[in-house]
Amino acid sequence: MKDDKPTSFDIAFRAGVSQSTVSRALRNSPLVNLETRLKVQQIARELNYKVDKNASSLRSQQTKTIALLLCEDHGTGNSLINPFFLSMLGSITRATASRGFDLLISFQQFSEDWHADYEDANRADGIIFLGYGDYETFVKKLTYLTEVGAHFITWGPVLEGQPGVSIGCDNFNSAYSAAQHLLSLGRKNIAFLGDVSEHSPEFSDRYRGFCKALQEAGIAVNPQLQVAAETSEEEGYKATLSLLQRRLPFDAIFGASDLIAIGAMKALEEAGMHIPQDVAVMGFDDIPMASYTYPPLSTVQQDTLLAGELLVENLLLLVEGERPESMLLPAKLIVRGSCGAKPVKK
Amino acid sequence: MKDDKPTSFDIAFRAGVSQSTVSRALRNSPLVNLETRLKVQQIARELNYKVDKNASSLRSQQTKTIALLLCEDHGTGNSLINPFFLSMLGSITRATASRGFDLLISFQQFSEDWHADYEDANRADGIIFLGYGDYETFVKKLTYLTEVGAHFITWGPVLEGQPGVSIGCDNFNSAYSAAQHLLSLGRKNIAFLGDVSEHSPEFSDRYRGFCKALQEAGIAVNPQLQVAAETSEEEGYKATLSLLQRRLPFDAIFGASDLIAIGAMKALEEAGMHIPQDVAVMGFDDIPMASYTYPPLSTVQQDTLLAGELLVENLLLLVEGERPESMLLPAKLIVRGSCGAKPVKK
DNA sequence: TCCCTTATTGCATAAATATGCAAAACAACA
DNA sequence: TGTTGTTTTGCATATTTATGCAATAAGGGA
Repeated sequence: MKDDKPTSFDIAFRAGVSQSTVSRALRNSPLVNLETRLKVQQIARELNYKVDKNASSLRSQQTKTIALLLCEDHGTGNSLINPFFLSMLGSITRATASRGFDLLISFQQFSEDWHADYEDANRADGIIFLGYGDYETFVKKLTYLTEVGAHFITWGPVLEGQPGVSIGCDNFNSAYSAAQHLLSLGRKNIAFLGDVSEHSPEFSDRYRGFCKALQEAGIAVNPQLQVAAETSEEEGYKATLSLLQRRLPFDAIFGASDLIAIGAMKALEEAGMHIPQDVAVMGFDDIPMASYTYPPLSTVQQDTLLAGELLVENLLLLVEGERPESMLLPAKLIVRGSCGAKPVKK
Repeated sequence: MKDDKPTSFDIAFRAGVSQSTVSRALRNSPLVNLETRLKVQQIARELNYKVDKNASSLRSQQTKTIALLLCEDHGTGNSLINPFFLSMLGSITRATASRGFDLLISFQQFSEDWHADYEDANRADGIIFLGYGDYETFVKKLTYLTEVGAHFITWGPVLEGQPGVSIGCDNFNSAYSAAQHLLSLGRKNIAFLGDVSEHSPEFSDRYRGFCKALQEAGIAVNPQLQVAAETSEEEGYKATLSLLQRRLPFDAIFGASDLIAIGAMKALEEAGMHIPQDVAVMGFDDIPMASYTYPPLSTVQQDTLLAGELLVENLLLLVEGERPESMLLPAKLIVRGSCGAKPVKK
């Protein structure tokens, strides 16, 4: 139990200087004599003084806080969160902290006006968007945000004409390589699981990369081998069941995300099919779980560490009034057991 | 691009009332006439006015913000975060938002004085701790926090004499039931993977429950069948390898967490052992992944939704000066394929 | 000694809100 | 009409910090 919190005036009094000097000394301003500076800092430490965040933000009109909005894809309901976003969350947290910023987090998709909620309310200097519900409505919101001069950056699709600055994975080329890999292993009838409508531009990009690889290999793309799925194990599972019902021959499955691929593996195994002997499986994301499936999932690894770092860095540039470019990050093919490239004991 | 943000004075001017009235009207105070209240709220909406969070917090001396500190268990290094904590994070976010509170999140274990960092700095009204590095040093910190009158609540072990209010899972009884289940399926030589030292009181509780079940079944506990492991797939994997090297017969593995169990499954499968025919596997937590392993993992389900809700609710009680009790939450045995209770196709 | 420059400090204020207290408005009642 | 009580409003101020500007001190050159 302590007395009232000390204020900068208390420090000033003990140090025999003015409050202004204390304020400056604590921010290590060269305007104040080094000796006094150290003295003030010393006293502040002794009294366990901390600058009041609200007063500071109010006066300086910057919050030193970033808001992270996780817009979960609608389907996912109450409980689970895309683990890929979560590893991103980890790196974003670190990147924010290392710059002395706080991170405010919210999963809401409810709000009508994020700008008002966060920037106008002086809660955050900028916003990071992770994920989006429906792409079209998302773009509308981004347009509005741009109009009102909000500071934000998005992770996800990087499309021509999309408002604001975005960072995303090079989905097209990464999927292209991954598909090429499957083809190089002799797979001919490769199914693709994932929504490829305009609502999911990232999955669409992956699908286009996939198609390009097939075409280059002289294989016609069979639309019957593409099944829509949002990114969850359950959707991957269901999509695979639906694929099986079509009774078309297939020797590989390319999941638009690891979650989908993992759901697919479950369905395949329940159907008595062997992975990778009967069906090779490829995922996308490289979530931590991917290396612990059986067989371990071959996939495309996104560099979440770099991504988080870049998101934060560029958002702060935006806040400072600069205009960073959108960018695509390369991804890396990770070959494990599920695609059949390596021998699997069984 | 908008002009300057409107303040409560702007609203007051347009509504022809004083700033005080605006402040009260927006908080829906019965002190102001219903008619004026609606009028003011209407104008505020039209001007897209939002109460300045900093000014508000500064004046009222409460931030309407909760800090969530994720103290990752030391080993885990840079990348991954315990998915169990993450589903907790989800429910905490929801619980906080539904009460009109913001959630500040941090993974740091660095800070020396959380109280100062969050409460003294007026960043948050209270703190939720998720996880802890080393239990002993954790307790020391909690003791200090109690002394300085911080408002906090912890998720994790609920032990006699532990400072502050805690909410946790009834590890002892849950593990007891789970072990009983394995025994009821005829398993006799059950290995336990998990650190059972005083550094991990939760795992220790689970181990004690496990031991009790064995003893009641007339089976002597073989310490050779217990292998230390922190909660990660990798540690579970390694622990299993180490167990295999001991060349002791065992027909079941009880992982102190799902991650450990999943790592164990990988090791078992690589060793050519069949689950559950040769070895039954039981986990603890019921992370989303658990139902997508092959075979699906039998485990103990913690009610993260309820837990998050309770953590937030009780923390807010604390903030309001009440003294809620620590509590243990019951958990539920989830029987899937890995323990051999259900037939598994193969 | 006086003036000018540079380094250091303090004064005064603004940032936007919430709230105790007093005042006004209004109705009711004698 | 005066008194009392209730409802509604406004005044004044406190919350804590950061910073423009003025003031002071110190140092150096003429």
